[in-house]
Amino acid sequence: MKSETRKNDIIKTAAKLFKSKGYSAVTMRDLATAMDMKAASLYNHISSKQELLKTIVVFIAEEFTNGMRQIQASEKSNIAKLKAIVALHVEITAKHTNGMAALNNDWMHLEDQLEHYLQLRTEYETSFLDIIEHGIASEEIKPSNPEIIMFSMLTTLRSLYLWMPKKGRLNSQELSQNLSDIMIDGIIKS
Amino acid sequence: MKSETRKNDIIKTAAKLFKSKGYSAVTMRDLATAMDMKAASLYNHISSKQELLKTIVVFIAEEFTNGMRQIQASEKSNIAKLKAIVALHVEITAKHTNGMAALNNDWMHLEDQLEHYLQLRTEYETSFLDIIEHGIASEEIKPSNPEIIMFSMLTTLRSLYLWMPKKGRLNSQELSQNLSDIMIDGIIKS
DNA sequence: TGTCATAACTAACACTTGTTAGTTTATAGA
DNA sequence: TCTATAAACTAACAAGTGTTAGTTATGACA
Repeated sequence: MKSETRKNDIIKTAAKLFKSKGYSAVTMRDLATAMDMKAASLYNHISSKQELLKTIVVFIAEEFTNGMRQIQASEKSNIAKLKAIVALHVEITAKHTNGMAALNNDWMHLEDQLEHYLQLRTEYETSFLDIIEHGIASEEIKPSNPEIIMFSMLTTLRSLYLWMPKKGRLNSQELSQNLSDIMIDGIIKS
Repeated sequence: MKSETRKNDIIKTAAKLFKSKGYSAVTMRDLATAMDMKAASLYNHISSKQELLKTIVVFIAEEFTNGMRQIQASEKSNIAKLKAIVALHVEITAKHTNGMAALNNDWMHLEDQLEHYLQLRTEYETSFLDIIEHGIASEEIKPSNPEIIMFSMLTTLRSLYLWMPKKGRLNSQELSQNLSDIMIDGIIKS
């Protein structure tokens, strides 16, 4: 049986390289060098460069989708749901810091799985927007433009991978709390 | 004299392509096709692919730096300075929507100009953080973690290019106002 | 009309790309 | 010890890369 851990190492290394240069700029020879082997040897473990991207992106995207479904099905208030989304992003980003780069920046290079990815993404954003709109209707949230609220929160959360590595000392719970405070309560001292 | 407008068209088209696929994935033949000519003909107007990236990225980065210097030198309150930063991003993004993609995602492919770019970027972030820290000291801003505040605002502002094209109907002033409201005052109805 | 610059073209270059074929080495179980 | 398998290797391919050289068509102006 081929070693699954070896394949996993390759995927992790690929994710790290994709983060630093982007999918297109990373060559199989780059990846091989980082793994301390020759490019051809990679194909004992994986079937193509595209498979690497697909594995990374689709796996994480599905984790987000599952998390969002749970949140939406829960009985929390809408504000509490937003806080749960923040925690979801912090948690997944902590687990897949490098992979988040590909998810954010290289999804357009997916081939077979592009449509599937876009479907997951649309579902996620629709749910997010839905929670905000319900929050406005129930007067938990100010009657601002819901799309701008979502855009503002989501882009911050999507960029966490760039920034969390530098802040390793903050644990996940503290970071979630801080982010929720800032994004939900604002920064102004009133 | 070679037509500057032709060169400008090429740069604009390059920025559009860079936005959709990233610098590395765009070939000179892609660019030529989009310009309705052959790849070799591009070199009557530009000297290299790298020059395209450099022109796009450095030009916009310098615009940000200049804007930030003006804001910092102004006599506004710190909250007003933050609002001015929001307006700066909205304004520059409206003017260089496609170029913002390269600025955000492809700066690492700069060669000669990488160091210069990083210098501008560091200066910008230092100023941003400085304003937040002064705002906290003067009790305009809640005593939250200033780096998280900057991260949250800056990533939202840097991602505007992805989202503004879909919201063409909002004019710049309205958008700046909405963003400032959400990021500074928060979204919760108290 | 002849001259010259602009801006397009074709053809080709040297190099890099992802990937395949075929081979060798090391290790674990019979 | 023999055998099977995993996992590395060398060598090479066909296609694609950025870029250069040399040529041609167009139009402005003396």
